[in-house]
Amino acid sequence: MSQTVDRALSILPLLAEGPADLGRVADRLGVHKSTALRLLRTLHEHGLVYRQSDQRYRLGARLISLAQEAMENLDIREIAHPHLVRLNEQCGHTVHLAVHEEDEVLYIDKVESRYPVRMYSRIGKPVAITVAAVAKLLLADLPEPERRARAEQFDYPLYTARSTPNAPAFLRELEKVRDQGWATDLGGHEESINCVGAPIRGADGRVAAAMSVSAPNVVVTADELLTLLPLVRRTADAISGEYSGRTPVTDPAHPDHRSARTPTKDPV
Amino acid sequence: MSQTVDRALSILPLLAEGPADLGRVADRLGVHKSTALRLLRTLHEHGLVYRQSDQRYRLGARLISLAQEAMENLDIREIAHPHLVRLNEQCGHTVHLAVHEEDEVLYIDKVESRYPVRMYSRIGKPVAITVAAVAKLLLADLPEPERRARAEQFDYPLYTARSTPNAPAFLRELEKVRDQGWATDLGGHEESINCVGAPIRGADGRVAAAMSVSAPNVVVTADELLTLLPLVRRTADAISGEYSGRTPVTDPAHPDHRSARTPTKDPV
DNA sequence: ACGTCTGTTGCATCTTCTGCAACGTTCATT
DNA sequence: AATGAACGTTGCAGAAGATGCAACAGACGT
Repeated sequence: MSQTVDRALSILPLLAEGPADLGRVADRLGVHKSTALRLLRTLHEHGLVYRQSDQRYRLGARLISLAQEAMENLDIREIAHPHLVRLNEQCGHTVHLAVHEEDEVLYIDKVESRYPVRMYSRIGKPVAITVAAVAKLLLADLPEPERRARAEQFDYPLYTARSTPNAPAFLRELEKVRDQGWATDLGGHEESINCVGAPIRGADGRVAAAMSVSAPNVVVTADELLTLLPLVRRTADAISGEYSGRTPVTDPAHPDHRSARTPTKDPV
Repeated sequence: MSQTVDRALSILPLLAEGPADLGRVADRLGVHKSTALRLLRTLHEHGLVYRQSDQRYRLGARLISLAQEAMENLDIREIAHPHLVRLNEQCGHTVHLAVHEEDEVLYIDKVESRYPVRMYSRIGKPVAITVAAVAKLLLADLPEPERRARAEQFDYPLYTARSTPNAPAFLRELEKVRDQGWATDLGGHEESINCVGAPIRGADGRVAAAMSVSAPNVVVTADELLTLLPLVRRTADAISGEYSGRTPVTDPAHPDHRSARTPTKDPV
């Protein structure tokens, strides 16, 4: 809507690919160098972009701290965290929490597996939207026309032989997930990794987040993982209850559950 | 430098305080509602801002994934991580890695304590710049005039009785840190928490990052923590060596050490 | 010492952003 | 049920600010 801002913001994903110099940025934006310079300077003043010693630009630290604050504003995260930890204590596997926003699904919390062999993942990373259990859960809740629209604009990369191959298959899978109230990813992303997930619902009954337990084949088989399903669902339901119930949030700052984790003020 | 972009970017820290509606944003920016609307729309298109169901705006998920990518581009982080883990295995305490950028010092990696009593901190959170051991290490390396300039524009919040009280004291402390090549924070931020840190240097000999070990009083006394100093310094030096040495980075994508942690492609 | 490459500045032009005022909705009030 | 307020949204004319150009400066390698 605003050309200047639009151009400036386009620089960010560009730099996310790696550091770039002025000329490169100008080229990619399709503008004159002097224009790119001014945009970069503005981004720099706000700390979103950093100029490293070789003069090239890369994403700045302010971006990281902003993202940090963004996550701390997510109520679901605060509420869910202790439940995720407890679940991890019970089963020992990696536990993820994810939300859906625009056309991304991303992990917003994670409790590491206590087994030596762990899967790789990172908070903030967008998930493989066509195969991940949490993605299926979140998309399955969308109204039918939107679900269809989304499904059709996705790519369907074949990570493994068991990846969802195309839109019709994906829509069928969503239908199934919607009916049964839980989802799996059995080697659809990484051959050797399986997940079981369940939805977390808000007060309006819509799916607000999704959680999953993941474990590599070498630790437990898919069948063994599936025996955890009741536990996962109970946990998800517990979070749903707390999230949709009278959330004890005194709005602007949430001193209650925040102080629960950090006894004094603004923690290190 | 560019007014429009400047205004748009000012919205981000504003929303970091918590969700806000259009009127509020316009007020805080000092512009007309329609102007604010256009800016927000542009931010929205880029996913940096999200519109929640009550129509209020908050920071968007794209911000989180961008920050993620920003961190993954930091070579020091990749290199340091295994060393941090090893140090944690040896001493059991919380290990932090921090860098300095513009006027912030922030944690970019962390390995959790293996003791039940843990300190609270989070990757991406700016540190208390006047007291944290890592902050002292990073600032101590700046050229004298800049150090002085920075020191004078800081606030000196008295977190505890042992917090650095003012600029002269801080400058003296930096001098000391610079000479001895390591730093501490003994209850300067949280009464009961102590830290010991050491600098990580790049090929040019300048301090590129800093690491520290933190532990609460109830686990080990300050004196006991100080006995870890040689270990911490050895670790920092090992990282320095690897970082300043011939870093095996085939630039654009870093397939080498990335693939070391994730056997196949783009992990979950 | 020369040439090339990259970043930087000042300026005139014109695109694009801004604020206004009017409209459409939604929600609370009477 | 009707009225009013508050908020978000749109089109438009004027004005302010962004753009590209061309010329300069500085670094680097030859």
